[in-house]
Amino acid sequence: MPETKALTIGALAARTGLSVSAIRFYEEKGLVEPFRSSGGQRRFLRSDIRRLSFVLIAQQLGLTIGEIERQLADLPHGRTPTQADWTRISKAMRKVIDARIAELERTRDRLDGCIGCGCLSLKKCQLYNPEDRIGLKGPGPRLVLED
Amino acid sequence: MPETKALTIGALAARTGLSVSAIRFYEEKGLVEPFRSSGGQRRFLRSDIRRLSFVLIAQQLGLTIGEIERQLADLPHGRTPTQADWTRISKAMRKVIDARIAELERTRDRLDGCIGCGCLSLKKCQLYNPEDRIGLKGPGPRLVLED
DNA sequence: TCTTGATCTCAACTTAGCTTGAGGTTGTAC
DNA sequence: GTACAACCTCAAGCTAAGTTGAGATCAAGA
Repeated sequence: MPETKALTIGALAARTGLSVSAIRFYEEKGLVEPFRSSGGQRRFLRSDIRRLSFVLIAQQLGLTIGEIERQLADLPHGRTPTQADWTRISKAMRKVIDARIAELERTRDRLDGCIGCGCLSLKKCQLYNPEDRIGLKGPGPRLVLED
Repeated sequence: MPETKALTIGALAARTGLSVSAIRFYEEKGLVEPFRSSGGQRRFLRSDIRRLSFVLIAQQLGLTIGEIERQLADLPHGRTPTQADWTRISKAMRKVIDARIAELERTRDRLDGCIGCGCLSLKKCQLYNPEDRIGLKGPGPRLVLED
């Protein structure tokens, strides 16, 4: 049964479109856990193709590696994820998307209120909301759009 | 007329909620162009409060400094931006938001097609679209959501 | 005048998400 | 049995958007 054979990192890269270095990086971050050949080279399961596909999809949604890792944490390495696994994750991602869309729509509505008024003054403009920026983690302004 | 007096960097920081270091950074990036006091300290125009307010708003929309700089490039330093200036920029920003929302809705629709099917295989899944990632600028996967 | 807070410059550090390079080993095809 | 691509580790570099710190100078009130 050739379809159960392990994949080299290069083969996995070819299958996913990721670079070899990115896959190694993801291993470091705990997204995949390859075993090793007798000579020390990485060997991946076929189910890792799916794991990494998920990583790519989740990145398109703007999830950070850490957030993706948390989603994948419950997915067992070594067994092909079940349909229920993906359903659970897909639903979680849908919530993320919905929230992000809602946030953008709110911004758009506020912007509409500003078009033509030229009010961009700190006192009056609803778009500029200093409270939004207070208590942001880390250095400097962060994209509110990112979660 | 006290309202025409120039602002120190600290005063501008207080008015905008930005840090002093961020304002210096923005100057370096060309977003503001303060003149200097006889002793070499920065002096800002009152219109710079608006410029920086705009920077904050645009950042909430996810624009990079470079993109913001391009928007502001046409706005003269030294004269208070007109209502027409802001209207033009506001409309441009609305397009950005609309595009971003549309992109997310597309992703959501594709995700809906996947919920329950557990199909995350490279061959079949509509969510995973390798072509989307080809030719992305810079190193590694980028958020498709960002522009 | 003196002192003190605000400012100055310049360099180094931060986080995320990787890439690139150096120098060395593995595995496989001929 | 040897060549050579693919793999290994580890360190350093990259971009964005700033922050932090050192050491020096400016400005303004008492």
